[in-house]
Amino acid sequence: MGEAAPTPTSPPPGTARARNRRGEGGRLRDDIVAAAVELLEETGDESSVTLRSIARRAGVAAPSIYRHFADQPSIMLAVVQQAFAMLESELRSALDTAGGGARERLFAVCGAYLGFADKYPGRYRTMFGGVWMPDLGNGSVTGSDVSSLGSASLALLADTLGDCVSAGCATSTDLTADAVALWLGLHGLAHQRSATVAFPWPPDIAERIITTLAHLDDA
Amino acid sequence: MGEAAPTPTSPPPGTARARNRRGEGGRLRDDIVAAAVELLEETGDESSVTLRSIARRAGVAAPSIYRHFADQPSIMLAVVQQAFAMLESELRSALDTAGGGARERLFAVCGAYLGFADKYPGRYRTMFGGVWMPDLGNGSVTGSDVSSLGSASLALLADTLGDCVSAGCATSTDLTADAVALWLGLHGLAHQRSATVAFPWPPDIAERIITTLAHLDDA
DNA sequence: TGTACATCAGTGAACGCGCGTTCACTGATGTAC
DNA sequence: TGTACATCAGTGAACGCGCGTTCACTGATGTAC
Repeated sequence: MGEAAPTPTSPPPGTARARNRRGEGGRLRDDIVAAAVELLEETGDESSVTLRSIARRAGVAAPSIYRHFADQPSIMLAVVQQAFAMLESELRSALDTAGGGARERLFAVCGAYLGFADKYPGRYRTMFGGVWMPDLGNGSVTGSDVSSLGSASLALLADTLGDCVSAGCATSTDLTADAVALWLGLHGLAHQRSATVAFPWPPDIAERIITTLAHLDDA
Repeated sequence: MGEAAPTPTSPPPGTARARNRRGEGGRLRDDIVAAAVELLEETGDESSVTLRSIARRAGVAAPSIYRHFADQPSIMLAVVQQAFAMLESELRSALDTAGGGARERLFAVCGAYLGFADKYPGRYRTMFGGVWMPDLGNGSVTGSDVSSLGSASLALLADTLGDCVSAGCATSTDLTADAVALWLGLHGLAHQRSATVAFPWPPDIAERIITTLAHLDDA
């Protein structure tokens, strides 16, 4: 009495995990990635997403991770791949729900891009921070895993910009280069917003960047 | 013979340091910052710039650092402050050596900005990566150390853009907002170049971004 | 239907390492008398 | 000019910690006969 009886077998921070059934071991893989994402977004700091902290969050012993990932960088690669897939999906669904005007569709895609970075700043910085790339060549993460990561989203942006040009509401002499320039402007804003605590952003900064870099006609 | 005689007292990686004289202990402070910068640029990875690795590189015992810095984040703050001062100085000297035309001067400043990020990618990413900011409030690094860090360089860019408007070679309805937009475009390109290994950049991407975001007249 | 066995998912203990930080110290250098 | 002393710059050993990784293992689950 007086002291609470300790329960030494229950994992203190995370929830206890029910063991998966025979053919379903792969579920832990998804839980590991989800745990890594949680830690990344909560702390905002990549260096606190360690193999052991992931295991704790997933409610699992640290060695269990090795059944599913070769090492810690492989987990981060999975996080980044998933995040790029999410980004592409969000851009695509923004396009799908946008109105028919080319200009509106371009704003919808750009807005979805900026919204993604706002919602998931930890992942956004990790996707483009390059911090997880130096391990290339060392181990299990190869260059080909990485090289094509953002290209689908960039192509989607380029297509939408191309529709504006076709519709006559934007001008471009080099669609690829202008799409890259537009993306870089979005990226500059998205990245800086995801990295700094406070900055006196002009209220119309996003529209200003999009309108200018897309060479949109003044409406 | 056969085996080289070990020299156990000499520091293996860094050079042995001569001890400073009485009033000159402050020199070590500069050496510590320089060692941190070297490690940052060589590894490209902030997490390998540890207090102990800095001490090794500076040729000094780890506790010696505490004579000059309260903790490791304080060293990174000094690195970042020095880097922002360097950036401002490079922008300013680019302006000083540029020709008299407003347009040329704007391109000189923007080119110097991009050149800085190319020359010092590790520092550039650290300056804007925000990774060293979560420690705010914890310890010795305060918000006021940080908040005004890039403002001088941004003001310099805004002034140069303003000169273009005054000279009639650029248009702007809101100079502050347009300067921020131009900076964000530069930052997007600079950051992405400093972070990715290879990307198929359009060759004229820098000119394209600058010309567009500065609303320069076609020459 | 029962039973032996292989497989599968995950564990517990242990390792060596580098880290940040502390403590009492050393020994050279300048200063007061 | 000499000497005791305070100061200053930096050290060496040690601490506890969390990390990534290894190893042999456990015990539930499905399968073959």
